[in-house]
Amino acid sequence: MGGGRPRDTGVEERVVAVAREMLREGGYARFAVDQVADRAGVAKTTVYRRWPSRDHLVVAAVATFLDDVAIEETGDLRADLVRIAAAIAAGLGQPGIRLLVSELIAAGARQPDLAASVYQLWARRRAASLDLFAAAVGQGEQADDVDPGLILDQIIGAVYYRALITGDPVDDDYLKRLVSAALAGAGVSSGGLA
Amino acid sequence: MGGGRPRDTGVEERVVAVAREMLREGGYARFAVDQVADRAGVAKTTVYRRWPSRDHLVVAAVATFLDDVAIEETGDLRADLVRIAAAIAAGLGQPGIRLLVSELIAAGARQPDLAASVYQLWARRRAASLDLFAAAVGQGEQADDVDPGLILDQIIGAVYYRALITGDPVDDDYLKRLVSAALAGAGVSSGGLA
DNA sequence: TCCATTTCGCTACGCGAGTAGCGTAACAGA
DNA sequence: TCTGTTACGCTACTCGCGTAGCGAAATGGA
Repeated sequence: MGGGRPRDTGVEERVVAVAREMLREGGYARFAVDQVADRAGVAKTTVYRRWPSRDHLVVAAVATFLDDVAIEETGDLRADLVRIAAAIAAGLGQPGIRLLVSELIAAGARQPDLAASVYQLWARRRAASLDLFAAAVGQGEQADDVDPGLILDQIIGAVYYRALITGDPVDDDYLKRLVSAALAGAGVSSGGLA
Repeated sequence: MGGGRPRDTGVEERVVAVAREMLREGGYARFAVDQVADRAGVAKTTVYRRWPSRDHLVVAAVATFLDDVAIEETGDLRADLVRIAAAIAAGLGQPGIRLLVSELIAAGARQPDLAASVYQLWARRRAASLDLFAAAVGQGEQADDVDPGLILDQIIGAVYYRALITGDPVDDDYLKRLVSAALAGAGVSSGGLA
C-alpha cells in the first residue's frame, strides 16, 4: 500500500510561528484561527487537522516562547526566591499576560487532553526554581531535610492566588514577608532579615 | 416627562434562578444564554439588557449559591485549616468545579468590570477563614503578632496552585505538612504533630 | 384622550469556533 | 501508466455569543 501524499512538514512550523506573532500582537482575545490560517497560507481545515482546537494551537505557540525568559541565580537563595516571585507578580500584573495565563488554566480544565501540556508549561520554570535549592544545599546554605517543593508551592502559590483569585496587591514588602515566612516554616535559618 | 414602561422586577429573579439550575445541570460548558432566556420565559435581548455578557450572568448566578457551603469550626486552628484546605482541594478535584472556577478567574481577566465581582465571590469565604484566627487568638491558642492573611495565602494559594496550575496531587499528607509549615513560618507553636 | 418615554419581544444579522464533504494534488507500489 | 492512499484547499454548514432595529405594550403627564 502506497504511503499517500506526504504531510507538508513546513505547516507546523509556519502556523506556530504565525500563531506566536498573533499572540504577541493581539493577545489571547484577538487570536482567531481563521486569521492564523490565512497568514500562514494554509486552509483553516488543515490547521484543525493538526490542532483539534484553538486552545491546542495556543498552547503549542506559547510553549515555543516560554523558554525565552531565564532565571538569574545570584547564589543567595532568599534573594533569588524574592526575585522569581516578583517576576511572576509583575507578569500577572499585565492584563494581557494575566488573561493568557487564566485562559491557559481554563484550557486545561476545558479539555482534559490539554491539561498535561499546560502543566508542562509551568513545570519547566518550576524545575529551574527547584535547582536553586539544590545549589543552596551544595553551598551549605541550608539543611537538606527541607522540602523545596513545599516552599515553592507556598511562595508561588500565594502569588498566583493573590494576583488571579483574590485580586490583592503583590508588592515588594509582601513578597519579602512571604519568602521569609515560607523559609522559616521549613526551618531554614534566616540568612538575612528584610 | 412620563416614567415610561416600568421594568419587570421579576425578570432578574427568574433568570438568575434558571441560570443557577442550568449551571448545576450542565456546568459552565453547556451554559447557553439562549436556553436560559427560553426557560425563563424571556427574550434573549432582555437578558443582555441586564447582564452585558454570558460571564456576567454566570457570576451573578454563582454568587447566589456560594453561600450555601458553611465552614465548620472546631476551635482547633490547625485542624480547621486542614479541613478548609481539604474542602477546597476536594472541590477542585471535580472537573466541573475546576472548570467553573477556572472560567470565573478567566472571566475576571477577560472583562475588567467583572474582576471586582469575581474577587468578591472568594472574599466571603476568605473572611470566614480569617475569623478562625481571631477566635484562636481569643482563646490564647496563638500570639496575635502573626499575619493571618499571609498564612492563609500560603495554604490556600498552594492548594489552588497545585490543583489548577501544576496539576500535582493534593492529598491529606501534603495538606498536613502544608499547614504545619505555614503555621511554623508564622511562629505559631506546633499544637500537635502530624 | 393624546403624547413622550421606556421596556419588552421578535427578527435578523455579524462573527468566530468547529465540522462535513468534495474535488484535487502528491506520493508508493504494481 | 494505473491504482490506492493520504494530505490539502475549498465551500458550506451548525452553533453560540452579542448587536441592531423595529413594532407593541405599559406607564406618567398634558
